[in-house]
Amino acid sequence: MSCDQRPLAVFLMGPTASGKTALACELTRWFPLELISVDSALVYRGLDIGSAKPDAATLAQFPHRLIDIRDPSQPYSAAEFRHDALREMATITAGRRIPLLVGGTGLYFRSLQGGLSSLPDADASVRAQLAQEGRDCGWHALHARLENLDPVAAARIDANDAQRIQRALEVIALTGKPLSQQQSGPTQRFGYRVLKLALIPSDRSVLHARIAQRLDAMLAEGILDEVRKLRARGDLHPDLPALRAVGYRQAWQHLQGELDAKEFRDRALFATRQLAKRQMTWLRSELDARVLDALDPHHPAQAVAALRLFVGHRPDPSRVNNSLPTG
RNA sequence: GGCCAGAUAGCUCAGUUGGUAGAGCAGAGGAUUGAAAAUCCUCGUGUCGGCGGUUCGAUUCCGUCUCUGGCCA
Repeated sequence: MSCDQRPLAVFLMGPTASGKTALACELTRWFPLELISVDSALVYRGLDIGSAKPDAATLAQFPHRLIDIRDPSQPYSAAEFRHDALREMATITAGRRIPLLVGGTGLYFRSLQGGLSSLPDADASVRAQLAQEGRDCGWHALHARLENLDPVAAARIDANDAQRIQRALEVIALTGKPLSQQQSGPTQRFGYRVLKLALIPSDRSVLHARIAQRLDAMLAEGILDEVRKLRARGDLHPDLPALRAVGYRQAWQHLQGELDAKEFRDRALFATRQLAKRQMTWLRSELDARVLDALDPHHPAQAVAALRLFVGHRPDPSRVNNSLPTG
């Protein structure tokens, strides 16, 4: 029993190829859940095969919100995700159902729950200007400038981290105030009581094998044709966030003639493993998450049990799926 | 069979005018506030192919053997 009156929400987090989608779909059979995707690549229309987006049949049966909401030419952001996710969560809650947020983008989960300071959105012209200066003068020079304007931020940001130097200078240009002064805002309590599930494979080598298997499946399904279509549009370029995604960046380079077929596969494989590793680094800092071993065949039953306790009532018997133990 | 070039970290290689070696990639750990599947930081002992020889000391020089390329028969 809890006196916490906040509505419920479930987070299902895990690295790529850990089986999040299958588990999320399974859980919807047992509980009054509605799915929200927490994935910075699935938001883009036309990035299907290479992003391991659930297929049309799966999405028809198990609708996911925040998938295919963006054209690849239009960058998405953590702040937009937070806004969109809160809106969807409110809608689901209003319908007396529980949002299940499933995905692998650690920053999106953290921004959603922890909130973001009120900072200006990205400004394309300011960024273009700073990028040009970075190329002309070198990023160390811009880092030195940041040291004058915002020593606190400069101390936190490595002199080689062009992306963060650019953002810090962008915020100063847009607001006239140091980034570090604006980041220390009071964080208000999240509006939902959250159950966090972290789906993590206990054996890294098995994850690596799954990643390789899935990459070969993507190649067979035509990831290159998918990227050819994107290239054929003519308005996309490889610096867009959508096309920097794992697999797409390497496919683009291959079609550009910069990588041969073997290098393309190798580099896509490496990039995917590195992504999984970074995703697990995020998860290790989620100290209040219930960890499930993706390699344990009982993990769905364990997830169901955890949900039961959290939701506080037994699942609707008419929805019981016989393939799972009821304990 | 002869000649030549190689053999050094999981992979591709650099290097040591003789004092037991270091890059890139891979891998591991970490950071992460409007690009986050992004961006960045940290981590390098390995019979320097085997066996002999010269030397105070050999991965380095010499001999020999094995293997891999290439060329000539």
